[in-house]
Amino acid sequence: MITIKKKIGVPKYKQIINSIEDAIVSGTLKKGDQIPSINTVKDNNNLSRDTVLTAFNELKSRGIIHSIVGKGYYVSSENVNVTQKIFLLFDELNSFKEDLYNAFLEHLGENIQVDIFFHHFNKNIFSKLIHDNSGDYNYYVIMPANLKGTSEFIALLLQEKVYILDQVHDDLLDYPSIYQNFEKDIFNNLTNALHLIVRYNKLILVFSEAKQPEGMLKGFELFCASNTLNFEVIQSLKDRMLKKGELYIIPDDKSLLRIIKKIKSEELKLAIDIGIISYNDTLLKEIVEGGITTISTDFNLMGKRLAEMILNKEQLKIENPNNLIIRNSL
Amino acid sequence: MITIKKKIGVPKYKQIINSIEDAIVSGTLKKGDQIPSINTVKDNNNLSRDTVLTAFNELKSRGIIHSIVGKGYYVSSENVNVTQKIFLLFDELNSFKEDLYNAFLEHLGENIQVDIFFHHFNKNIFSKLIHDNSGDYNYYVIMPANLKGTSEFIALLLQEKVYILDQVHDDLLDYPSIYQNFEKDIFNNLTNALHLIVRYNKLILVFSEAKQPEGMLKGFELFCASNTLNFEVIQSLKDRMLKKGELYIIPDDKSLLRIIKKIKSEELKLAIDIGIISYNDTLLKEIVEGGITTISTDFNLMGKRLAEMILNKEQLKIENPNNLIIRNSL
DNA sequence: TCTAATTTGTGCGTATGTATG
DNA sequence: GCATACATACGCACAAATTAG
Repeated sequence: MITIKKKIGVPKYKQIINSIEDAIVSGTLKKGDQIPSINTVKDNNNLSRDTVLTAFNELKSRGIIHSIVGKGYYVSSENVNVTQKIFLLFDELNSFKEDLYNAFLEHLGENIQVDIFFHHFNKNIFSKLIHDNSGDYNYYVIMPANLKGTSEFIALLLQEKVYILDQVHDDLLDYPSIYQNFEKDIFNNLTNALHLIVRYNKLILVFSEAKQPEGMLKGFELFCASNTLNFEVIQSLKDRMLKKGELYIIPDDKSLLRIIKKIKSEELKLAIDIGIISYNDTLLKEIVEGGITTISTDFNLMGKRLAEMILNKEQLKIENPNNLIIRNSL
Repeated sequence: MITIKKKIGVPKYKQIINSIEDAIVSGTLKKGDQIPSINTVKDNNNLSRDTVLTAFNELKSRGIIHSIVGKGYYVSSENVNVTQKIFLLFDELNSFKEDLYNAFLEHLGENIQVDIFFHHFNKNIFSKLIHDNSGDYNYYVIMPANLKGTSEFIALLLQEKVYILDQVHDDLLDYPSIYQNFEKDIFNNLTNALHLIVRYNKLILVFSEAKQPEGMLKGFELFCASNTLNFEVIQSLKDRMLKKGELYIIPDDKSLLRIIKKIKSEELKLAIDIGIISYNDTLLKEIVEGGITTISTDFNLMGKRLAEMILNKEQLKIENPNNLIIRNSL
């Protein structure tokens, strides 16, 4: 029941405390149960008697166990109140994370601490963060984004503590996850809007290989091919000349701002001369220019389900729903 | 393992650091390994205890080793490249932080790791985060927001490592800071827009005591009093009936969305029937409803100056500029 | 009742990190 | 760089209470 690892840098007495807390949380120990005696623990783990005593004393002062002289130690409360810690590794800080993070926190409830880190699409940083924080958290929620080959780092963590978020690459299929099916989502939602899309001559996807997922590109190309539509993929809107009849699909908000300013300065008409579909819905898109049509996953739901999955210790693979919201930009 | 050469021109404590870094790079030391104690190193190399301590402290603040009182020092990271670590404590995650954080990172340059934490306006969480991370970072950047009485916790940290961001309460005046002068800013910028404001009958500030700074309220009331303007302070726009001739000053974006939807559903005209000034500028406000007038500090500049102040080891108190951007909502 | 074994409780010593002058 | 006081971690020895035989 009690396992002590040497050379781990965690004090032995704390390892004893953690072992007993875990046993209580998992139900192995229940209220009234006698726990192994100081000498038993000492002998089984080659510890000093005092080390075990220190641990038991702390548990006693916290009201979790009590002692009877000459008899032994007994569990007096199952209310361990261990503050769980969750390691949350995002790609970068942007406004889409706001809803996701807040929904996650809200549904986790009290006594759970969530620490956020960002890998900035940098594999070295990713590796370092996993490495440095390995073993320090109860759960690891990881958004690899389009960083590939991360499984070798994630393998350092205990399998049952890891959850993958948003993009799941082929080498991460063994982990529970809540993911977007980018290829399917963009294909289906563009198909849902086909009646509006056919009014345009050409579809342009503004796609940054560094930050946007591959599936988005694939789904887009598949949709255009299936419907024999004229299309183009560009990296940036800088120096782009807008032409009447073009429909832009725009995953990032800086490009969205840029194209709307261009449309205005060139006195084009939104949804007549130029169409816009924006990826990832945010608050203000509902009212920008009378409403921007968006294709977006439900980040609130994603955060909520993630919290539920962790609280219920479920190991599922959940596809997060994606919706087309038709507004006036199309 | 640790070798010290005299008369080499390299400070002894740096030689210790280099020796340990080399041992980690070569694989002699791995994560979790215990390194020789201060006394051992001191005795084996005829050094002062302080010299060894200086070296170990630097390694600790760089996150390479950590210490356990009464036990010893342990290797916590094998990544020797990160030269500095910064602890960044925000109030909550929202989109204003995006610019600030990204500008901060960009101007810090490589090899500096920034870890973000959030206190969510909760003093217990604030205290715990400071406590848990005390001594582990080279610099601590703290945004107390409107949490008061935080100085007792911040005092745990080394004075010269602390920077205060955004709101500086009376008990934090000793620390270097980059702050907003909310009272002055809102007063001055409303005064700058006075010629547009006088067209309205009444000014309404949507003010949440929990999240918005006091100075904002004071400055607003002072402005209204100075100009003998009719005004009101409300907590939320829920159940609010809009009346023609009202000017709303709105610090949060959910309320902004709500009022614009109300204006539309009641067929009022923005900037004619109802005016809006929004606090904190974000990308999309430039194009929402033809442009929302904003009063906002320059978060990019705030991040940039913060990075410069830390890199140059300056201990200044800088008031971050605040601008009125007049657009079509006023 | 006595004895031995087991168990909790207490005191003291050593090693280590921390803080201060 | 040195000296000192202090907190924490760990270990050993012994006392006191309980239990089994």
